[in-house]
Amino acid sequence: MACWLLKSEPDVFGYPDLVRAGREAWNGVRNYQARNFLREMRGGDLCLFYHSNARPSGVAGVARVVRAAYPDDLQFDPASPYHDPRSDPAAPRWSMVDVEPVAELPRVVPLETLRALPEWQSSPLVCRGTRLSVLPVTPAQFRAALAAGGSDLPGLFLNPA
DNA sequence: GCCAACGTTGGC
DNA sequence: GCCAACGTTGGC
Repeated sequence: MACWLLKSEPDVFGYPDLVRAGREAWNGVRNYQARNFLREMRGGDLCLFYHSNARPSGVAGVARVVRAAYPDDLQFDPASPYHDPRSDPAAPRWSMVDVEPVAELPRVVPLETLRALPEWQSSPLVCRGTRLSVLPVTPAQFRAALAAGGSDLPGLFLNPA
């Protein structure tokens, strides 16, 4: 099982929205590197749900992938801001996955806190200028983030490093 | 294939 | 709201 981080602006779609929805298609990703990560996701993978453009920005909860990558329908919707007229329906350019909520963290883990964790030093998230909205995280990073957020999720989610 | 212009992301 | 960083576009 792999671990990931998904960014979303809480003003648009925050972790509480995912809880309310119960399940959501993670669509609208229009960056090739992020798309490639989406395509690597498998059912059961866990994701840190990161609030960007927030006060403070940080990890708000945990989500689980419940459906692996399939074509993002918005790319073929002319009314959508995510419409991509150059995408070929026979070979869709953009993908999405479905995710469901697992648990909200008792405390949001701000970016500043992540930066201070030894496990996160190597993550693209803490590098300035990184705009990736989907990125892999290591099990150690995942556990460290949960611990910083006061989560008591059973450790059986993840094998010790 | 280069590269300048432009748009977007996202922290602050 | 500012602006640095970066990806994409399109002229040549």
